[in-house]
Amino acid sequence: MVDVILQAATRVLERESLAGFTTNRVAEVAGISVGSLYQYFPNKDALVAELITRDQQARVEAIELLGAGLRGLGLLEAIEAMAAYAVQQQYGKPLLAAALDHEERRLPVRALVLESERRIAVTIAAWLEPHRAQLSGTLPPETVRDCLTITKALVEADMERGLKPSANLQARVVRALVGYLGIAGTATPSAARRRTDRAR
Amino acid sequence: MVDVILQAATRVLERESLAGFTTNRVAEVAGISVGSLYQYFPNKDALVAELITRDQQARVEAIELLGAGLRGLGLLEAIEAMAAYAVQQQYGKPLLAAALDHEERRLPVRALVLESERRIAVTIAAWLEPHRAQLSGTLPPETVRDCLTITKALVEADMERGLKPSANLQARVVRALVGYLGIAGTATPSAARRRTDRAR
DNA sequence: CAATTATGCGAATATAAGCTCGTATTTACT
DNA sequence: AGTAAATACGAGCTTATATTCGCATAATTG
Repeated sequence: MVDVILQAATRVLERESLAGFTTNRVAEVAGISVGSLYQYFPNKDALVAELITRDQQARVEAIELLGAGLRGLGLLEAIEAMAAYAVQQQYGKPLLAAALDHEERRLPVRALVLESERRIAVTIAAWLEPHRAQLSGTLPPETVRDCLTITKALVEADMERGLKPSANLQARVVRALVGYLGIAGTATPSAARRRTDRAR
Repeated sequence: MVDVILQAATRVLERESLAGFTTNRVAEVAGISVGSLYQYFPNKDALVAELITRDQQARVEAIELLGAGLRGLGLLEAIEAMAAYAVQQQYGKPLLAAALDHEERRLPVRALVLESERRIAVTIAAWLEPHRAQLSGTLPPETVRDCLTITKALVEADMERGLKPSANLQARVVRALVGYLGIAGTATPSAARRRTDRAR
């Protein structure tokens, strides 16, 4: 039952954002009554908090999985893979992502969100470590967090300009990350790939 | 009277964010009655829309002014100045900025906002033009917009971690911008400044 | 000064949304 | 089957907030 409610809540948020997100509507979409909803969640905020919790969990797991899959790749290929993942991820459910993002600031889930972010940062830092030699020598301690911030912001800004990602969005994200990380010897990612291709 | 109302609205948003932003509260803070408020604004949305309009105008003017002041400076100094401005600007009224940002998506002010962003982009592009030689040769057309997005995101993310900006926030913004723009020959901004200082 | 218009007022109204609670239905157990 | 406990229901209560409207006060005009 809890799952049915959460799925309905997710669907409502996806389709109508926070504006249409009412307990009655969620119950309706779930095919149950409001009373039943309140049997499983003490109030609306608790429902949203649970959505956030599960969303964070899923995100952490997805990134840890992605991190594992990246181990074999070179620095640049991996960054491109992460950029691609970020683009595809955010464009999937734009209203849902925006709504949860907003509610995270209002509800008492700060600790949970910070912990998720920490785990994601650790995962990425661990993956970045072996490539240290190729990075700028003077990276600030906030490096990973900044990279995540930049990626998210570029994708979100692009989303506001249309339903589908711009053709060059991924390339621009890569450019921003490569630039921030101070990766030497790669004027542009595409130039680097051309070089690689020729060498094969 | 309109000004009194708008000032009160601004103050309420600054202090209590959208949650406490009610027409009655605005009237109370303005020292007038709700009835008078509705004599000058057909509804709440119109009031918010007007706030957004004026905010955008002020921002455009501030940036155009800043752009003019930057003309003499070198590329790196100017970027540092803009980063400093962005930090100081956003930290000024965090709740207000966040609230307006949110409402811009809901209200019919898209055209206005896009026009403001366009003018800002033009201003910065014009200023960047003379330094073209020092930039990466393969900049995407969205370059300026991306730089603004990145700057805003880094500052906003930092704001969530405390009331005052991190000591190295400005440096990190500069790093991100310099990296994205592919500015050659500057390992880090501080290193560049040290070099400059010695040369004098 | 009177008359008319404009401006200001705030209690009252309309609406929407979260939530409750008495009743109905299903499930579990003997 | 009979009974009790658990679950589900949804009409209606409560509260919050945008908005109205009839009246009061001030400004303007002739």
